[in-house]
Amino acid sequence: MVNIGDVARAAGVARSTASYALTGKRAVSDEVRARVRQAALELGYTPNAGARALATSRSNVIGLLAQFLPDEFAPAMLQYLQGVTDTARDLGYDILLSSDSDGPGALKRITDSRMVDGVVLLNVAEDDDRLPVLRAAAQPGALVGLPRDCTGVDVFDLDFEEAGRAMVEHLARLGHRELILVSQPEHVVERGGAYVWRLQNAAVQAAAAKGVVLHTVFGAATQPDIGRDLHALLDAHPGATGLLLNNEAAAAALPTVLRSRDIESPADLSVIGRYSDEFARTFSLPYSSIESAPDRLGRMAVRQLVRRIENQVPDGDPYVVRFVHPELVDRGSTAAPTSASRQ
Amino acid sequence: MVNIGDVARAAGVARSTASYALTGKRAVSDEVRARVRQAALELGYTPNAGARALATSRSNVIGLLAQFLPDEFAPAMLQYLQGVTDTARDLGYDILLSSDSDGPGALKRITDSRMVDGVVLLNVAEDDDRLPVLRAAAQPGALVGLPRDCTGVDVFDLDFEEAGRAMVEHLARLGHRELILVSQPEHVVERGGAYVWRLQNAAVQAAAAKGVVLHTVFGAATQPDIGRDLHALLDAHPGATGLLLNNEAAAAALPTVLRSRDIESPADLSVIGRYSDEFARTFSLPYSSIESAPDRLGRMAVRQLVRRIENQVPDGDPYVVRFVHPELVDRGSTAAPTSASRQ
DNA sequence: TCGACGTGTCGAACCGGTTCGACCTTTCGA
DNA sequence: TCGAAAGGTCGAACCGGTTCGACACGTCGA
Repeated sequence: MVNIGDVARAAGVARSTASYALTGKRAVSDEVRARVRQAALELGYTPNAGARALATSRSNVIGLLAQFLPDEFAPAMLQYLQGVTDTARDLGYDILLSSDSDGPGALKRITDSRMVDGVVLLNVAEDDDRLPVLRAAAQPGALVGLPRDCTGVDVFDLDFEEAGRAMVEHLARLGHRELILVSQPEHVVERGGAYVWRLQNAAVQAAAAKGVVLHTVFGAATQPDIGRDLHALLDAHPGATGLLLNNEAAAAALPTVLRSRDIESPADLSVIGRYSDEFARTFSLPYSSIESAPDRLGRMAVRQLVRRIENQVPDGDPYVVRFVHPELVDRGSTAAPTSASRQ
Repeated sequence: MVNIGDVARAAGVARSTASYALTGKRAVSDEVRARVRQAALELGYTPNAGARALATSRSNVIGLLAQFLPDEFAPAMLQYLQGVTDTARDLGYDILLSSDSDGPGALKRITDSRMVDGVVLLNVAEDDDRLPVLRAAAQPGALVGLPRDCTGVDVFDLDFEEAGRAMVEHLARLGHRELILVSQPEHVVERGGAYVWRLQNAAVQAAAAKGVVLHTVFGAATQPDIGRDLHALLDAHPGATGLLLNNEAAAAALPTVLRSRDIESPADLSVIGRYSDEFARTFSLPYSSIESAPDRLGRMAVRQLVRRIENQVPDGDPYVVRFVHPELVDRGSTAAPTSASRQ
């Protein structure tokens, strides 16, 4: 394998000069630079990543800690991955992907061994056990998901409170007086998915403020079950004219459920979900929804992480906790309730 | 950061001895080994990955080259990723994930810089432009997907020929005489997805041999379109009593289409798909299917790759081209055609 | 009693980059 | 005309591991 010594020899200069010519970290005469570049090209020289990492203590790799949970919806996860990998590549970084079920262990391994310059954590739980490890690490970290304690890390998440409020207020404004909110299953909450509560609590508050009845319920995350749950719900609350979904499986199952009950949306029932536009297209979902923007969150996390790695943080540089504003994508599934609604 | 010199000093031995004590590559007295281990533990020593890679020319990292194509179904892709990452971790390797749209460029970069010990290529096309780069690389590679030329690499794929035959013969055996096969869209084929042809050709041949009429058609890969395609198909071939799906979007859309046409499966129409069981569960699909086993293919590729990296290939060690036998998962969506079928 | 051998340890070299200080020209201003 | 400054190049050291050959010591057989 050709190394920088070979290049230097071919160009008739010292190794250090070849290095300076290629990295541009010191001034080099135009003539020498041209000779070195030419030699590197002809010999097909590529710097050895390990050697460079050793010398510079920089690997140009970002660690990505994901968890492929069975009740995590695949399309959303893939969008996170795509946002992260694409952005990293644009900024000159590669991605080391870990889906190890032992999150803290994997994180400790890759940071202590200096394989990565920084880390992005996905699926961050309220009391995530990877956080202590991350804080003890030498590298910076960016999170997607809001933990209880945000010190020492940059945090990005959808504004679930605002999402909950927006959903309720949108339907209240149209004149709805009885709504149902279907959340993720309870075990997601127990695992630390506080965002379920954040959305639900805000929705409950907004409903109270507007004088709207809101039934809340946890739905299943898997397919045959959630369909049954939806049927049971619609049976239990015949007066409800609006349905709010913070549960991707429920959104995917709803068209079938509504058709079999002969319910039309929005004529008989107004529906608002919370999922990504990509998700809506994949499943051909006709419901208006709060955009959850997984790719955008991944992109933001990587951007900030790289800024921190390269010390471009504006002086003072407090750690950020940034919420993405929930955008309502109107797909025409909401309308004012009619007297004929849901008889 | 604590390095092996610190550990050696704390244990009162030479650096080389500390290295031997920790790696076990030479005999060391029990007493010294214990002292070194103790020191390493107390100091919280973790070897520097870059330094180790430089010294051993081994990174313990496997490159994973995926392409997140818009018409690639997310659940299947995620299953590949999971199979690959889990298996790699079990065998002591980390995963460097690239979803770069410039596949050959990314591959060249990570192999030439010696960031990886080997590479897994997903979505391999018939004339994949990453293959020349891979063959020129110093590291071994394993493919998921069958290219025209398999020299120099290990190849794993579903046996699509057998899958096509099995689908047709299964329905022929039940007495069906007119079938429809819905394949992936034509641009998937043009991109090099030869597996579409492999399945279709085998199906056509099997149909001819059994004296069965087989209509073949390319369907869309996105949701509103494929539904329309399916309706058009069923209109065009009122005599068909069996439907074969080599198109995941079609499988996802079919329940809605059948319900709206009041067609029952298998009473009015027998259906066989080709997708993973995981996929079937996610979408709650009630159709029997040929298991496409993405996680298993990912696992096989990594296993063989690691064997090659570690030179455990059985002597002789020809490169392998291994096809996974298609298993038919019976979900009860096929039956003998009745006289009432599809009037 | 001596030499051969095996075991355990050490020092030094090496992997392939980067970076620091020194040195040599050349240029420019005083 | 001289000295300082600027520009360009070089050699050597360093990053943190691994690995090779040498060597000291104890054991065993002849």
